[in-house]
Amino acid sequence: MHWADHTAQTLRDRGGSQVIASGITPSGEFHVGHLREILTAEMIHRACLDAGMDSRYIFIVDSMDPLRRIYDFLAPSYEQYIGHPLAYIPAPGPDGEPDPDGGSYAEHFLGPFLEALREIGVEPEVVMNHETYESGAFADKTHSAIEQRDEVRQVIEEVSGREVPEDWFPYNPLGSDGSLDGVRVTGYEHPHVHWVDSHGVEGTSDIRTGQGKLPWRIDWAARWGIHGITCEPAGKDHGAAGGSYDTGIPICEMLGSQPPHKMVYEWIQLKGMGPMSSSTGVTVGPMDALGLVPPEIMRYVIARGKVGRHIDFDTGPALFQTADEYERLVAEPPRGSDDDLSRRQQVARDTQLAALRLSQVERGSDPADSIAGVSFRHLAMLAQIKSNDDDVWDSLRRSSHLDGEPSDALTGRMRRMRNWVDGAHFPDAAKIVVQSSVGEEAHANLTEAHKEFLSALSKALADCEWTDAVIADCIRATIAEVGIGGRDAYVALYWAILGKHHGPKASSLMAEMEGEHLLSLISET
RNA sequence: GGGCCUGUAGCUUAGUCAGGUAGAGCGCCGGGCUUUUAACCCGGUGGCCGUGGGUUCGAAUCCCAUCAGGCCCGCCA
Repeated sequence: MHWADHTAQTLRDRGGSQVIASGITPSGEFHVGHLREILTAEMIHRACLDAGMDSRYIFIVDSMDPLRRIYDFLAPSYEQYIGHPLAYIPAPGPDGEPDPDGGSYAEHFLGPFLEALREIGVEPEVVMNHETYESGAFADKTHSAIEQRDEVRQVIEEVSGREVPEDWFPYNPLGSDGSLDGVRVTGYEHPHVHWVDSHGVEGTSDIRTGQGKLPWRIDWAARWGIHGITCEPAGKDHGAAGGSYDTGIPICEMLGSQPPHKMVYEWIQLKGMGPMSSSTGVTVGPMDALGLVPPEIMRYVIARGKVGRHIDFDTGPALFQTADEYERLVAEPPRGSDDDLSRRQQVARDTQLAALRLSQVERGSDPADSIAGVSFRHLAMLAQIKSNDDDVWDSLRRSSHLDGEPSDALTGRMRRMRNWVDGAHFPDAAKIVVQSSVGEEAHANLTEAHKEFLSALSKALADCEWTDAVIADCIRATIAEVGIGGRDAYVALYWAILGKHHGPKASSLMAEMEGEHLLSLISET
């Protein structure tokens, strides 16, 4: 059984309606790991829905988290905001300086993030954590945590093996300058926390407002109860023994709620093109990745793997493999009745079908629609030899891959394909490079029969209409005339034009070439 | 120091929880396709299941040890 379906079963046994959650800090750096976080949770949510269960998927934005440091894209002036919640500081402008008209820092990065998620079919209920604080929803849990301060401390020390400082307090107030750093709690009278900040200023925070927040390990445990979260997949940093998941579970119970089903996923990494991307300086953000990779393939990468298994997401040659695999699965979904299959085959069949189902951008849609009738490889070829999209659609109509106007799925695929083909990640081996002159290797591989054919072809092409179809006819006629094997004829052409023994449809390729150059190549032999 | 994940064919991997003769896809090789959408079809090659022990009638699977890679234990998924 697929992990998402299996988790849904486990949650069903827990009973009640499900709330699946993800949480991400909008510090600005949106990376592929976030995609795994989001998709793992969202697929479980879908699996619950598919199983006929009640389920919601919420995305908690850690907007109350403070700015930790000055990232590369931030101006030094952000120094003044370190320690301030991301919801309450200004977004950076294009120059990295705080932009007074740019809205909040958290919102600024959230917008494009949500847009990217929509592209891969994820539309969560968004919860801004700072609003939850402002609404007072954290107040009861906060009070409870403060009351049980020693017990909470004990859990953290025992489970994490870490020593908690003497002046530790399970609530972190905002100081007089709006920073969470360096504020020391001096007393508590429900619902007020008294403090003195790093400037020596004394003040009071009301736990029913956004005047402070819970430390991470408690915040997480508290929100599980507040939102009724039943499952929140977490990265292995949180899932490690003694990590925040392990402290969160008992703390959640101490605060009077049932903790969610623990689930820990391994990391995903973007493996750039061939050589080490660090040395070439080529890196890929997930936004870039989504600009290259069809959304259903992105989902498939997550859906086909196991949660506990490390994923190297390769935007180089392996992308062809992944796309091939996906397309094969769509074209020939595993079939067979239980009677005909071994137990193992049944499991493989069900897992693959589920992976395919969960890879669809739109839940419940036909996987065949995602491919839009054209293979990824074929599109890669067309994107290289046809510079104009309309010519691509024409070509597809002639080859009866397309009827009428291209679908959104197809134009989307084409847009991303062009990004890929034109970018640094596209594998050299897949590049169609027309030779400037016939190379040595090509010469060595051409037989007399080959040369005879090419010579005849160059004459035939000399005054032929320069379209795909006419060129194709011309090639066929020449093959018949010379009496060469069809395979051999094309091999000769590919050697002369590309310096390889195979290639994309020859006539399409030739029609895109300049006639004179083509003739010089094939007559050169 | 403590902990987690992974190691099966050239590559990607299924099978490990409930032990019973190692499955698949890709690649590769051969053949076919009256003749190229890097296609398609058929056949074939290929694995002391990281290593060493143990338990067992029987171990990829359970136990112990060990090696290798990745990672966490600083609020980076």
